[in-house]
Parts: sequence; C-alpha cells; structure tokens
Amino acid sequence: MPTPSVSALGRFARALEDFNAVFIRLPEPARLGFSALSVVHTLSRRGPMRITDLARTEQIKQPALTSAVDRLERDGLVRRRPDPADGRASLVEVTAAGRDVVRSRHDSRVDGLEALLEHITDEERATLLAATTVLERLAAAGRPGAPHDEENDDD
Amino acid sequence: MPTPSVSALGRFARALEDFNAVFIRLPEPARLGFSALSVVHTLSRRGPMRITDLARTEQIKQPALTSAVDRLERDGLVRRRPDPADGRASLVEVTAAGRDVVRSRHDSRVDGLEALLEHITDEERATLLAATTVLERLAAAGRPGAPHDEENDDD
DNA sequence: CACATGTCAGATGCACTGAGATTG
DNA sequence: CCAATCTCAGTGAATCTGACATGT
Repeated sequence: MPTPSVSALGRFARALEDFNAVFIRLPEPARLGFSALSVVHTLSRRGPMRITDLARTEQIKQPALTSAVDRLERDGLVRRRPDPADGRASLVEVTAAGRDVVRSRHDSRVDGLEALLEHITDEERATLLAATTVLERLAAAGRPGAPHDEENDDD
Repeated sequence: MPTPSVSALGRFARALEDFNAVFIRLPEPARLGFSALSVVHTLSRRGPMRITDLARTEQIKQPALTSAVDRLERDGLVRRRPDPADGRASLVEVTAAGRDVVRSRHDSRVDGLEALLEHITDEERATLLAATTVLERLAAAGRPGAPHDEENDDD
C-alpha cells in the first residue's frame, strides 16, 4: 500500500500534538482533574464498565480508579452497581449529572472551536470537517475491546 | 441551548474528543504527569519563557508551576536562567534531555498512529493528512501571543 | 488452592490559596 | 509607595506500590 511518507505522518502527529495543547484547554478549567473527566467521558460514551476495564482504558491502576470512583460517586457523577454476571465485580455507570458535565464541556469546546474556525477559510473548514468520519473510525479502531453494554448518549 | 450538538461542528468536536482519548495514550505511560509533559512540550516548541507566561499557557497557577519547574530542573529536563531584560523574572528553557523526552514520545505516537492508519483506506489517509496544514494554523491561532519562535536549537 | 476483582494503608507528586521577598 | 514576578508554607486531591478480603 502507498503509505504516507514518514515525514508527512510525523508532521501530522506534531500538528495534532500542538493543536491538542489548545483544544484540550478550550473549555473552562474544571474543578475535576484530567483523569476524572476522562472517566466520566469514557463511561458516557461506552456505557457501564467494570473497574478493571476502566483502569485499563484510562491507563491508571485499580486503586487509583477506586478512589476516583469514590470521589465521582460522592459528587453524584457516577454510580456503582453490582455485576449480575460476576459476584466480585461491580459496574460503574454515569449518572444524569455526569452526562451534564460531559455535555457542558462539549458545548463549551464547540463554542471555542467556532471562534477558532473564524481564522481559516471556507475551504479549510471543509477539509477539517471532511476528516470527521475518518477520526471516528480511528477512534473506534484504537480503543480496546468493547465493554458489556452498548449505550450511546444521544443528545 | 446555545449550541446544537447535532451540528457538523458538534460532531467534529466529538470525534476529536473520542480520538484524543486514544491519541493521548498512544505512547507509554510516563513517569511524568500530564502538566509536566505539557510544560516540556511547550518549551520545546516555543523557546524560553517566563514562569508567568508559562503558567498562563498551561492554565495553572504560578506556585504550581514553580514546583513543577523545580522538579523538572532537578530531573535535568529544563533549566532556569535569569532574564537579562527583567531582574525579577527568570527564563525557563528546555534542555537536551527534555527535548529527548518530547521526541521520544512523539516518535512513539507516530508508531502508534502508523498502526492505526492500517485500519482505514488510502483515500481516508489522504483526507487526514490534508488536514495537517489546517490544524497547524488552528493551533497557531488558538495559543496566546508567541513572542519567541525558535525551534532549531538542538543542543 | 489458585486466580481474579476490588479495596485498604502509607508514601510521593501535584495543584491550590495566602503570604512574603525582590525588582521596576 | 505600588505593581509585577517569583518563591515559601500549609492544605487537599490524585496516583503509586504492596497487602488484603472476597468471590470464581
């Protein structure tokens, strides 16, 4: 296959790294930390998950995730539920309040993106939006095995 | 609801959010935290900066940045130097070891991206790479004023 | 019993607020 | 004297390793 040259791929990766330094910080600084936000995001996109699976996708250890879930549960953003299929495991799921956090940050980011897009041309905007489907496929290809439930937060 | 989540822009933002959950974690989990990595990255891309400016771009407070720089300096990844133009300020700059960290993580991410790109078609790859220039311009537009712009300091 | 899942306990890294030292 | 820049001190949240209780 005619794979893109290494330099083009390297330049693409660097562009993403630089862009993310901006993109990640578009919404207001949250009272929640980076990992906590990521946990809520993952749960809202992938449905209920066990601690072990969640720890693997977030790339932190189980004890860290246990206390993270403790805090999130105390704040009402997630909820623990026993796993009907396995007595030792529990499933963590996002609550309505948790979804609100994800949605609020998403909306805030959209606003910031909108302002950013005023700096480029219509053609460039089209180029960017054309990449949406590809990014969706890459995200799907890059994440670890599918969880138990296939829930989609649709708003 | 000021911003409809079903718009093309909303879908683009969501695709980026989901993709970043993968992209950010492509390289090995580092012994350095998220902020520390971001500081070294920023310094390697934008040249020496004062603590205040760095704290602003990283969206953390000055005391947090002071201790972050303390640790990074102790590990040999950055270096403090007096600002010749202002006696109370000091300039923080990345060292060769710091550049190695950035480069190593970049290379690792390129490898992961390369593997990911095998899941999509040539046409999709082209679409993605066409977005490189646009992302570069967006990153430039989104970051706060950049007084220094040196990049070929490969000590 | 061996293994998987989750939690507990102690140490360290990291960020915040509020106060202080130095320079412009 | 006042403002800007950075550092120090104390507090709280976040993560790690190692040990442990429970269920398969």
